[in-house]
Amino acid sequence: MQPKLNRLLRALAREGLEVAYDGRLYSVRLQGDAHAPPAEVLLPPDLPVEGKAFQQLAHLAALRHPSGGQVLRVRATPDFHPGDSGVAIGSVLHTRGLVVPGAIGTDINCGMRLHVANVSVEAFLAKRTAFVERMKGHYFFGTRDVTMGSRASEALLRDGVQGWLVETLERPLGCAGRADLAQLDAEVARIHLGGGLKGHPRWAPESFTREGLVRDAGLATIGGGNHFVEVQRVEAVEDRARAWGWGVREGQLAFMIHSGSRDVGKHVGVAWQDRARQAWPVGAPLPESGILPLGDARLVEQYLEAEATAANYAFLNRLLLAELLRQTLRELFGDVEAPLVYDVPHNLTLPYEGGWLARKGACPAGAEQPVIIPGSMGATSFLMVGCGDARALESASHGAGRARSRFSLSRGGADQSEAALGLTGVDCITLRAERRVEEAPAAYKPIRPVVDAQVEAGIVREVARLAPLLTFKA
DNA sequence: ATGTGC
Repeated sequence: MQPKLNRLLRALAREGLEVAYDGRLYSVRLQGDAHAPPAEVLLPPDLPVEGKAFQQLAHLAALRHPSGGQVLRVRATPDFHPGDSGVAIGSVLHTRGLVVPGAIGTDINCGMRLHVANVSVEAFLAKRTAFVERMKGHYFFGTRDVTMGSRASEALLRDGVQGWLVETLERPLGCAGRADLAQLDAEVARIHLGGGLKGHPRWAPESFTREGLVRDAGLATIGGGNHFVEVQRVEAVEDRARAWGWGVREGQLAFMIHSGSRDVGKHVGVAWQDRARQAWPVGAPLPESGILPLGDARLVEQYLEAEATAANYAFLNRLLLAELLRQTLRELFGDVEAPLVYDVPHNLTLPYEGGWLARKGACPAGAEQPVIIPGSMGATSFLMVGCGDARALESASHGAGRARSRFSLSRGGADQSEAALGLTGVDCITLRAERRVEEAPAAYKPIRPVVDAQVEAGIVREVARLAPLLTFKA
């Protein structure tokens, strides 16, 4: 074991955590709480970890509901780090009889989407300036207001992108023409869960559905933080047969989208974290972690429907971002084909083994499923395939993990030179210079050890690597 | 994560 980690774990033991390890798999539990399952995390060698993240993990595992709901297992991904709501980013939570709104938070159905395109890298780079100008002209600065009719919006919120498409085929709108809609219809099969869960418009913000229009809610915008749109090059293919089957070839141009449910997820997440507080049984001691589960069956059902509503919105948000990018390529390069490889959520509660599995910043990694692990700005991204590892709760990391807070980099007196931030050679278009600093490569851990640890543990296998050419951040 | 914080 690494000396630094050893010191950290000793400190955690003094703070009331039982700590054990077996190879690279570490487990923690609150001392004296024999009923709680241990919380496990796989750690790559020589990467910084924060004690607070371990604390959050142990408290999550210790959670139970007075009505009998329980936590069955907690597992964290190798990129886990402390989260604001008391739940570490990278936590995977298996429960029965309870769900935890704070274990998803506000970034509901944050996820990844990958397309490849039959434009050569050379041709693309030759028109880079024109491409950037067109991109600035619409969604990524939020200047393009995407609206839709009441039937399409209601169908979207109830059923996801398939419902939206059915209504949209009757009344084409805004950014999509009829020919494009036929392709979108064919691509629904490449969206995890078919791009839809059972939701209901009643959970969307009131302003969102007013006058039967969906507007001013950030539809087809990237969002902040680690979210991005990136043009990439497939720099290496490791599993040729699988990559071929997925339409991915070495040297291809590709684009990747990391975005979520924007204001709709925030609305649902905030409302339900409050609701969980209100619904906590009178007289029952509050968990010291501040993490509050829902245990009443009816409330659980309602929360999941609200979460699904925001998730449906996120699926469409990523779809529209991709559609705008695909159209921009067509404007510049003619009849471009840019098929979807896969779209996968990494912030969602889903049914699992008779209970629920909440992934907070963790990518589903079921057997044979495409897994998309983005690198941070300037870093390689990975297309992998899941191995269905039950010990890891069929989950992989959703990135490299943040190493430094936004504040510590932007205003914490850090060296803001290009070299110190790791920005040398990075081509990034942002709305504000501040973003480049907050999300600079120096803000994140290296992705390679995080990926390697998961390959060695049998959680995922590598299919292809993608190198960034041009990154857009809000 | 969030038209935002430290």
